Amino acid sequence: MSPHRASLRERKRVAMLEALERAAVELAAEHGYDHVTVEMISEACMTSPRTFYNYLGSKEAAILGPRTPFASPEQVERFVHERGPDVLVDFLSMVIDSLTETPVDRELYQLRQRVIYTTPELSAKRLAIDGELEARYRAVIAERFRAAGRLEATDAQLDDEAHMVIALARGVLTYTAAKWYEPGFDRTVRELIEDSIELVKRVLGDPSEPLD
Amino acid sequence: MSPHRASLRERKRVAMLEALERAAVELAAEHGYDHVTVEMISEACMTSPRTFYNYLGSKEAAILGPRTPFASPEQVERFVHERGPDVLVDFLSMVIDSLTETPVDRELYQLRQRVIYTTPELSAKRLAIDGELEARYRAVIAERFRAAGRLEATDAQLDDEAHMVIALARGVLTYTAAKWYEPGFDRTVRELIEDSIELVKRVLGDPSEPLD
DNA sequence: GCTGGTTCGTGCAGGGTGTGCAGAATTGTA
DNA sequence: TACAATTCTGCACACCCTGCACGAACCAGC
Repeated sequence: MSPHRASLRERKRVAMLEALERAAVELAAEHGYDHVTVEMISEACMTSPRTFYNYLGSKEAAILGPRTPFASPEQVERFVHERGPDVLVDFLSMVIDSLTETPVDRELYQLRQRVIYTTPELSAKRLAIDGELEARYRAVIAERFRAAGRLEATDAQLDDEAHMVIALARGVLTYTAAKWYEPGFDRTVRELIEDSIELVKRVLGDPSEPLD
Repeated sequence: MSPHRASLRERKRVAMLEALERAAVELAAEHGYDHVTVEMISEACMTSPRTFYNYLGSKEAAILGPRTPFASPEQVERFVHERGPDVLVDFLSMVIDSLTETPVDRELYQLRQRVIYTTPELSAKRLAIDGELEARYRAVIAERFRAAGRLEATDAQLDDEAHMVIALARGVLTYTAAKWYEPGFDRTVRELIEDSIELVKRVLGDPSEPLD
């Protein structure tokens, strides 16, 4: 990125940040979130609690790690003006792209997941974060409808429809994420997505079980 | 419920609980959630902070109010063994029934909603609660599939399908709730639900825009 | 290298939430 | 009324988090 090698300051900063996050996650995995204090974490990294707060802001943040990224403005732009045959597929493509952009430390990630999953308070927080992202994406989808010249519908209707797309995408993504982290995973994300879209259609549109 | 009129203790208890919740919500609506302390709330009800905690357990709980109820065992039982043509419709009926069983103080409810909506921390918490309910309902739906003798599918597949139903229901319910609280609401819940199911089908299954 | 300026880590004081405990106050009952 | 059971309350405490100010570490220019 930068022509010069990162300064000592910068390198120390990154190292400390990583150390604190890792210590937080590992301690929580071992003793349970509630039984880990900020003092313990900072002590493990040979620094002061005050510094911990300067870096992470809260105990929660240390465990949850960096916020899941929103699609970049370029990705959003492309999605909005795209004219694929299926909104859901295009939307999922965008989200998956933005999610797989930055590589993750798989081991730490999985440890995080375990801690989060076994701590109601943290599961709660993550659900909330997802919810926020959904709200933002919802606006993006409605924007795409508008860009496509859907003039027969009111803004409210388009927003409702966007909401449905989000709800569907949510199902697909949860399904996909679950599969992705299963032990013997050996397929591409896109295959998984196609599968789960099929699943949605089956749930909803199975012609052998018509509505009413 | 009980043959005798509630005792003085019981009546005072209920009165205090309501007073504390109302005070919490009203103070938060006026000054903002962060600027209201437990001390303020308890003082407004002429009691001690310690008592507040005995009643509510946390400041959050006071604002959020009673947890949204899960369907009763009987309702769940009925749903599981029902053989309606459409799982989604049956499921939504059950949820709506359980939700509309206990009448709510509409005014306080709306004030709550406003406070929650304008406080990220509280929105987060509510999303989380919804998420928990969804997880439990998901198991119920999978149970129904099993009871219906869906032997061609594995447990995992049924669970995935249940997940999709939840995702869809989520969309429908959000849509419905939004409409329900719009000013000039003059239709039945069931009409709304039918509308939004139509919407889902349109989003997903519009034959004029086939997949691929 | 030395030095001055800047950034960053740290201790301290303090406000807020939430909990265990034990005694005081209130209610139910004989 | 007097006794028993329940509930309220004050107190001490642990923990989370923040503002502030001082001192240490780092960087840049000489």
